[in-house]
Amino acid sequence: MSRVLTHPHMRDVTVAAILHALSDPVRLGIVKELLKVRGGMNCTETAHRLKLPMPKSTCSQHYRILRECGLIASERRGVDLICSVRTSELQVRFPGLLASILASYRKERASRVKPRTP
Amino acid sequence: MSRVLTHPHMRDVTVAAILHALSDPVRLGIVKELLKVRGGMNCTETAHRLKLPMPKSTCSQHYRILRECGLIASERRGVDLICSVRTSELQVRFPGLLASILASYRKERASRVKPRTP
DNA sequence: GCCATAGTTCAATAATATTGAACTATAGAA
DNA sequence: TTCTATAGTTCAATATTATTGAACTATGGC
Repeated sequence: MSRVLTHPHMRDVTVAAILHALSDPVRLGIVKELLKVRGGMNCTETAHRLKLPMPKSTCSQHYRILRECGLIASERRGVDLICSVRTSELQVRFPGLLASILASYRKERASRVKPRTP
Repeated sequence: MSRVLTHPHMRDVTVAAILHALSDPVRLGIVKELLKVRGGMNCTETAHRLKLPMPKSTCSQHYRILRECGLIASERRGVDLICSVRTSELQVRFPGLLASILASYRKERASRVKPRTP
């Protein structure tokens, strides 16, 4: 029998857990990757795209943390678990938070990646 | 001889370190308390106001983390170390990030603290 | 000099995170 | 229905990170 995939209700989602989740580069990468596609993506696909240099157990734990903190939802489709960011729900619970964090990460990256001297 | 109190240059400040720092309730409390006063506050005063239930060594480590991630600056005035949030510098480096995080924490708190039934 | 206050450092311990191995879940083929 | 393959989870061992008491440094006043 299939266990039900549970996700926290948005009223139980905390800022601390979200910040903690997104302070890890791997989890940030996963969230950014999930946001790129419409309709979600399975874990293996995400891991493959990001070339995550870690075993699937670690990867699974990162997904668990993202799920438990309320950032992503996982839905089973056949053999796959399709994950997606709970964007609109998060926007209601904490308006602008995710966008602001992602914007700051983009700004940081832009300041880090300098054009090479020719 | 006095060691120089060093703080990271803003160009070296990372989003990950800031999120990690602010995902801890004690450090969040410190930052919020520091923002309440103009001109900064020393560590003991902050700890006293927050009634931090921890030894000063732990408190000192939290301040170190806040300093090293670029969130606060410490300046010696006599026997005290006066701490303050690097608000304007942070606003230049990551516009809106701190404000957005604090706003979300406020919203979370508002949703948690319900009026009692009479 | 001595004493008091403010904070840091360090090494031991406590708590979290990572991982390999064994497991469950689903689908399709034999 | 059993066998095989793919996708992911769980668990217990290990590695990393956080907390803390004790000893330390720093500054100012007596």
